[in-house]
Amino acid sequence: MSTKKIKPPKGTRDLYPEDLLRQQYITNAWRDAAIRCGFEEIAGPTFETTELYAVKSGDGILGELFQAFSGKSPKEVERVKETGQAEFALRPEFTPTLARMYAARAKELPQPCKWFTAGPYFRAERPQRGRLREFLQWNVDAIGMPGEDNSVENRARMDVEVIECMVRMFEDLGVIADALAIKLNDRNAMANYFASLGITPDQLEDAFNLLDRQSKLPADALRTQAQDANLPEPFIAFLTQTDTAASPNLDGSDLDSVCSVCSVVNIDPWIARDHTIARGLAYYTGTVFEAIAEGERAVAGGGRYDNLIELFGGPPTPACGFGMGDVVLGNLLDDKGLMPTGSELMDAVSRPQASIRPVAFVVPNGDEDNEPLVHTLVAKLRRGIECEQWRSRDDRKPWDADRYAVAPMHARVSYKSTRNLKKLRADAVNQHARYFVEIHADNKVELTDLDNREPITSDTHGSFSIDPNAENYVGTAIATRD
RNA sequence: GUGAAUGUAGCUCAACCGGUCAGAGCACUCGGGUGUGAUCCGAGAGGUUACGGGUUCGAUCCCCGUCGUUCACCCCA
Repeated sequence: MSTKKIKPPKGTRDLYPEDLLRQQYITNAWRDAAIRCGFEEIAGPTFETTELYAVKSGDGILGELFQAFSGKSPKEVERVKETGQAEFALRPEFTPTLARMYAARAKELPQPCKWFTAGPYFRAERPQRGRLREFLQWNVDAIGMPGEDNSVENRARMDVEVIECMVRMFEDLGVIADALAIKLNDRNAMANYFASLGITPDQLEDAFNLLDRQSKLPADALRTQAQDANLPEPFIAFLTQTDTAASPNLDGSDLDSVCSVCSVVNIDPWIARDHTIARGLAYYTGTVFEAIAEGERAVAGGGRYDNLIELFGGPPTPACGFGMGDVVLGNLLDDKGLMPTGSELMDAVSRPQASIRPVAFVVPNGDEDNEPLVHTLVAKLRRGIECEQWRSRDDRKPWDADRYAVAPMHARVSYKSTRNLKKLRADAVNQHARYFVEIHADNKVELTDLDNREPITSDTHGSFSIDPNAENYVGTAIATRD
């Protein structure tokens, strides 16, 4: 009998107890943030028919599939030998599965449909820093629009829903806005700008590809590639300029709306417009974004893909989402000293996760002026309030048990356009929320326990406040009831 | 798929120009000491220097090949 050592396949990881805890620390943060932000977890198969990836994927993806077949029938084996194509492939990404799953039930699903998933993916690439052949990825997507209304406001709102979820996750892990930027761009706006530089619609894909590589390639290489693709001189001049001040003016695009919604949920310090963000994929249609930390490849990337669901046989449905891998995020946490070890790691992983059941359901009382306050408050509830004592400590760590005065919680809003409080309350009950939070004038908040349908009052003030610094802050009231 | 670097004990690394160079620290085992599981002392175990060829009187060191790892390119779903 041979005693030859069998090694793990290239680009895979053997996770011993502490390694697995480190990975769970990350996946717990993913789940926690997504749940708090009102996304529901789904899962799909880890292998799919190869056909699924042929629908939309570029040439790049097909060459990097791990293929699979049963080998049961000689005919099948023969076909694989002949065509080099097996019937199945280990999934290299989630989006086709998501589109397939959504399309299959599109008619019965809510609008918008907010889903997340975390699991293993496989790509037959040469491993390098931040990139393995098997890795975990977190996908967060918002499919469809409130009231099926694809307006600029709703697009911005849903874009920010997914971006906010990412930020809440970073915050929880102790990543700060100084260390990581979420760079935003808008493909439509860029396409318009490119048109003004003489780019024709059929040159757009080449133009975006070169834009994507702008920061990686020297100017002369960009020039030759652009010339090879027969792109117009004004575009080449734009591409090869070193003066970033001469960036295109994208004011008036959807980005304005996206940025203003970001301010409402207090994630604007993380956001930076960057007209060089393109994303390689052809299917992005509007907003695109990447989370960039210095010294790492993109930590996350995503954007709006408004005609992909249709491509997979569903009704035309706008959608937006992002993916984040565990490898680069792990590198980032290690580099920044944000990964606990030993007992601290064990404690952190042992902590209970966010309530799957919505805890707070926040609505305006019918006054239009209060509506932005809804989103600001929901963001605060999802973010949690760190206690002063922890903040003032020099050796504070994000996983400290005493970090939060008010722990981050699962908070939702209604996507119904009605201002009828009865209907909003019905929506809250329908979503199985625990507490109903009505925002009234002067930052006052009324709170109802939906389990026993009884109003809750503050002993000291009667009503509650949306102000986290107030002693009758509604978040404190909810957090201390359990 | 392309290019580069690298491979010495379980881990992190030494070994000047090819000539007592196969070593140290940590970890491990045994023992001593000690008023906690910390610190200290002694001993031990552990390597076909990734593998296979070649050059040489002699190779961890030079050359070729294979394999592995890492980094970058391609690509980024």
